[in-house]
Amino acid sequence: MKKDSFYVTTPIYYVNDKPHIGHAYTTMLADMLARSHRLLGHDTWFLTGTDEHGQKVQEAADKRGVPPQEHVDTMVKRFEELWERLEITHDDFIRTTETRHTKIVQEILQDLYDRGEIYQAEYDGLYDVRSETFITEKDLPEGFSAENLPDHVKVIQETNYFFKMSKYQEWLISYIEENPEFIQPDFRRNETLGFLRKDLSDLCISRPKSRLSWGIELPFDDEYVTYVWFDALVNYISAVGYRSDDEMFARRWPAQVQLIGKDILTTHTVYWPTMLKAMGVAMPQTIFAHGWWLSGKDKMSKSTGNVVNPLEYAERFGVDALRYFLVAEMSLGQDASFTEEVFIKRYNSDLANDLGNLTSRVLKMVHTHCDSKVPVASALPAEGTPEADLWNHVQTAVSEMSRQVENMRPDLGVAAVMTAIREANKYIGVRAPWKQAKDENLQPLYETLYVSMEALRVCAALLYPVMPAKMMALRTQIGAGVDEPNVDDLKVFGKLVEGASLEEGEGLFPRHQKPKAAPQPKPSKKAANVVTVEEIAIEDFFKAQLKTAKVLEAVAVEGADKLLTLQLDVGGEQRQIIAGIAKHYTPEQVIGKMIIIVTNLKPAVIRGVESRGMLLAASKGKKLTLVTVDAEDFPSGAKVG
RNA sequence: GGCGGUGUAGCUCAGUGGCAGAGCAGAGGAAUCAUAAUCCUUUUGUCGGGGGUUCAACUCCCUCCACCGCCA
Repeated sequence: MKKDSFYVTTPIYYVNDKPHIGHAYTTMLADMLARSHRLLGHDTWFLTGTDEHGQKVQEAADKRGVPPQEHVDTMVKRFEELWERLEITHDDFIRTTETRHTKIVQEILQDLYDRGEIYQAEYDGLYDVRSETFITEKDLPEGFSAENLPDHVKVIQETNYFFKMSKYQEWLISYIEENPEFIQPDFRRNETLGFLRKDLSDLCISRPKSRLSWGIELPFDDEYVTYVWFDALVNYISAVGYRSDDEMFARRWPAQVQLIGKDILTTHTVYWPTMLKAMGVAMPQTIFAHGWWLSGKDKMSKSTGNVVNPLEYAERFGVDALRYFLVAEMSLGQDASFTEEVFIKRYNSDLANDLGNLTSRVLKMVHTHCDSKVPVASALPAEGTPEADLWNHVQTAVSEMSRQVENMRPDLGVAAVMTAIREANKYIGVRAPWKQAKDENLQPLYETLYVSMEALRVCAALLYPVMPAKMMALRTQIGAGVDEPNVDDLKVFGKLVEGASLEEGEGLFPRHQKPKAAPQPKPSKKAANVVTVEEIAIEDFFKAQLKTAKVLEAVAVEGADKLLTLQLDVGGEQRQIIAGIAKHYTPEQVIGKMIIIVTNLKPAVIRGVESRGMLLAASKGKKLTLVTVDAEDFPSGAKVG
């Protein structure tokens, strides 16, 4: 193991996606890890980038009427700009359309082909256009069959190229079992082993150009391009000199940490290791799958509109506060909840009350009583004094932070620093410098303030990887200089130069008020939801035609555990709708109810059954109740609004 | 349906075969340097239910319930 070298990667993001909190989180986390290792003096390399090939890019480019390359050149800027805004310090940004990447992908393919690791075979079966993957009948959505395919699945018969992934199955199982740190957290490791219990098939790594032309051409057959995942995964090594710069490759690879979201586990823990094995390249030390940010308790999704926009928080509270929240709030690996209420609570208690206020009270006294200069103090007092106790707490934070970064629990590292900061607040209470300031002998006051500033200095260095700009501002305010902190900063007492002049600075973390009832009266306090709800005009509302409807019949949709098919009477007209309420209502419970439906919704086929309309229901978390009509014997077909 | 996980204070979560914990929230008090911030004290627990092993179980075993993940 190369001890002092640290190479961290994020997935390369699909260039067509709109950057969201998930992208921001992974990248920010990698940045925090990279900055932490730089702080510890390790030879650090941080790679991120974009995945730019594939069907969706081609389609989007066609739609805009521009060549795919021009399209991705435009799209990639959104990621580059976001990383700049979020203070991301990647050392390299790789794009899969760059020659340095495509050339290596082709070399790898040729090599594997020459060595018989890739072979040609007939494929006869189903292909999912949307995910660009081959599927079996079992993979079809419920309600569909080989005779009744969804639009995005086609029957194809064609020749393709396959990578002999299956022959590495036994090896991979042993490798994962023998290297517990290879896949983390351990429950993801178990999942991968579970996946590997059934037979692994070979991986189709080609797509005929007739269907998809926007990709890397196979070097041994110009009728085909490379399957996107085979192309994309290679970025982790093509960017650090594989087959192009042996010295750099030896220095960087294997990566210490490859961060991924839990949604791309299999590609990274099955495809990627077997590819590396076939190439004869070493495995990365750790593939770490983190969880997702939830909006309250619900999954964020575009359709419900409860997506947190990282930039909005960066604007309102500052980039560093956002970075702090993301690191401090998520137990790495688990899912975590992102709400405005929790964000403000955490911001106020940790950043404003503890750290910000500590800085403010110390510096105010320094400016008032020490002529805006770093006070003159003696060496650190002996063990047993409050000063030594405080310094010990700070040193505990130092060791905890590096230990927890190593353990992939940066949230616990940050928590250790907050403990030290609370100790500093207690220390000030013990020494009561406002009383010391009234004594004739001001030396004790100077000692108190100096020790407090030293504690702040180290804590600022520890939190620098999380909040670079704010912690630099803090360091400047206490006279720690304008250079980035380094290892010396962490362990040595007395780095602040006595007598150095200090400038008064802005408050670091102004307190935020809890979200109050907005000036515009809102219908309800949806404190648990960070969605900003767009206001609509009355005519928008009336675009949806709502009517009462009586439930005549209800039956469960076969093969779907959430759906009921309802036959409704809407003012004499009979209508069929599919409703996702089977987990909350039995068919018997809904028959006879007078519900409210949207009648002019575009008809949809759900699980092979037509649905003409949508019913209204109130839901919160896992609870759900139908919206019904208050009056008994109210006629169906009545307009609602 | 198969495999795995989780269940601890109002909330988020630590934790260990030997006296149930932290942060936030709540209550009371001190202090007045500071961003209405800080500090001290403090309430609440069938440790998901039931059974078993043990001198001793929140911890180990069995079982049931609830929720979650992966696979099907």
